Amino acid sequence: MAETRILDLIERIGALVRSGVRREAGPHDLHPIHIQALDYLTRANRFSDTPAAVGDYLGLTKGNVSQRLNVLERLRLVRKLADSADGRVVHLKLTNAGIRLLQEIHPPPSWREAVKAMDAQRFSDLERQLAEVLHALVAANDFRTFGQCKTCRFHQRNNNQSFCGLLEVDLSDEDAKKICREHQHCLPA
Amino acid sequence: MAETRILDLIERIGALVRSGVRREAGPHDLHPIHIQALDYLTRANRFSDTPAAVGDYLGLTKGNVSQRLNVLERLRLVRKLADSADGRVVHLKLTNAGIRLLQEIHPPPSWREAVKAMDAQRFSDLERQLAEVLHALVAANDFRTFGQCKTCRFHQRNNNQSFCGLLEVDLSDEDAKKICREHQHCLPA
DNA sequence: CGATATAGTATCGTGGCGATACGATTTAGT
DNA sequence: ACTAAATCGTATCGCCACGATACTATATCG
Repeated sequence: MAETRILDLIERIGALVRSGVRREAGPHDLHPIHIQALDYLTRANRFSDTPAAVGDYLGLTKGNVSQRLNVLERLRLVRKLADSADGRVVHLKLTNAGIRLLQEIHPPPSWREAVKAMDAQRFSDLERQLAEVLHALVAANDFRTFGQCKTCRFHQRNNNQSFCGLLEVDLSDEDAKKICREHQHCLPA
Repeated sequence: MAETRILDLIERIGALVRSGVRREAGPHDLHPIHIQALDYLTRANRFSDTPAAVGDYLGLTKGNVSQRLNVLERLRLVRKLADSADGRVVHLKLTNAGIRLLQEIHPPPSWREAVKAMDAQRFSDLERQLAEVLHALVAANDFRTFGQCKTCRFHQRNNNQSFCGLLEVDLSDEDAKKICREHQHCLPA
């Protein structure tokens, strides 16, 4: 019983945030999904800034994601860059306009203030517990974790240089702080 | 920064649950919103089982809610009952089919198991904190709280009888445990 | 009784979303 | 090397959620 109550709370908060985003979306009437995609892209590392990764993260089909990205590209909020090594993949970068827009409207300003007024002490607890819930759900559904590189089982660090043992490439400190679609937790359970 | 991370976690979990509902929706392809409406109605007391209350709870316009309910009624998952006192209002009751459907698919079975496997000890903490977040957002946006009667500032209890001081009516124990659209927290801040 | 507010419905246009089919590139398998 | 299969992305289609607007009916207040 308690577990469904938690999922319900999460669903309801999510729904209200979404409707808030819709109301405060501003001039271009972007839907919540577009905002979430933009937000994800600011936090995805260079292996994870692709349409497929966006779809995995948000639980959308690739066809749908492709359409959403078309919208964002048409509005000049993201740019598509071809991958130099693999001709199939496309990298997505926010334009300055995209970054600015995201800062203005996500999350809806009034909500940001409301949450900010709460007891800051508890945030880390709450964040950790939510992450735990997410992880449990992800594990049960073969979804991807999308954690930071530095918490990944493939992450190595040699003389101040981060290294991904899965893809076998060096990582900038900046990349290691972003989230990765290949992320796997340390303990394989 | 931390506050946006929490909202993001909530949004993401919500999105994944929603896409899970969509995938496991079964024969009738009900959208997540329908399931949420059904779930809400099982928990709403007799003042809160109306189209308007559903809209408030889920952050939808009344026109939209009206359409969703038409779908649910056509599928014989809810029944509409006229209010005896106020000719404008309609009460919504789940049919047996509706109750059965909800038990089967909400939340998606695989998710239920995943969450159940987690540390049960922490659930109450998490639930309370999420409720706190929700309350903060609600307070900042003039939304409704939708809490249980027994936690409401209008709730009174005289010789084992619950009483609503706002609507000035007696409440069955059952009603007092359900959630109410008129709910207000005890401390007016 | 009229004026205003509230509950709900009907109708319309937009566009998110999944499903399907497809093209292009890469990788595996012999 | 050549083919087969897998992967990434796009294009097109149909469904229907969703908000906006306009409308009806009942309630409440003066």
